[in-house]
Amino acid sequence: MKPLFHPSIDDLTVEGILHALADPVRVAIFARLASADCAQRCTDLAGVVPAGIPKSSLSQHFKALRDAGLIRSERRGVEMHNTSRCAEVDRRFPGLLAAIVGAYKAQAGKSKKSRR
Amino acid sequence: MKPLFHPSIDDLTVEGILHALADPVRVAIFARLASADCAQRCTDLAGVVPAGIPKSSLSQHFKALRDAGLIRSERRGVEMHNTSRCAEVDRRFPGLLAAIVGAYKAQAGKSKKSRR
DNA sequence: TCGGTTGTTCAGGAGTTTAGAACTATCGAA
DNA sequence: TTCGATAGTTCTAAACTCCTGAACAACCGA
Repeated sequence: MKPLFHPSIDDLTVEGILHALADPVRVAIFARLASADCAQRCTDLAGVVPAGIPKSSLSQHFKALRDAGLIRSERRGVEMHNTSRCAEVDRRFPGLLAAIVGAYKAQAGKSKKSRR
Repeated sequence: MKPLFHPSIDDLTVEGILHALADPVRVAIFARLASADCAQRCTDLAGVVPAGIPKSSLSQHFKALRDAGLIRSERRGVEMHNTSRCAEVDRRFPGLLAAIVGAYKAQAGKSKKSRR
């Protein structure tokens, strides 16, 4: 099985990050990871996305987040340990991730309020 | 010719905005528009993107920005007057646009410095 | 009315994304 | 050691999106 690729922080691009986060499933995963205080397995994170998404798709989403430099994944035996690279990315592009995650929260909050 | 469609601010989505701005050509156009103090024609804005992009593609990029709610376009005779919807979007998602445009600037600045 | 300018639409090919099926890798139990 | 279960990945074909050249529409001035 191929080793996992993680780009260096200097190779990150804003377009890559935006593209990765321009998907509700991926931000949901990333937001959870960013607020978690310990590494999360893929199956744990599958809980935060709408049910019914096949695991092959989830695997691709994780790869997309990895390639964008947003998360770091480590194989530990049969499972995967994922952590966010928030701090690193924030050093390179200060405030970007917070603004995006914040905007998604604002959007979710609004639709929740108007739903009833 | 079809009338131009502009979504209401309440219909904007973060994923739509990120997708629209996850493209160097489109942010370049948007950034210029956001910092301009008067409406810009499409051909004026064509100056800020790398030369050689066909006008059909530019037209699509403008449409993408319009559909995402980031710009407003008005036909004035034979030309088009574009303005950014920055203020409106910012009211809905405070700080988002500034963070994205800022990050692109940081990226451009860095590559310029390391280029020589 | 004609020619030039500005931008849109259409249609195709190229590229990307999705998801089911088959696969690899690891662990624990028998 | 072998087997079965678990956790993710890879493959592949269909669906979808994006890009762009060519044709088009709208307007203006001569």
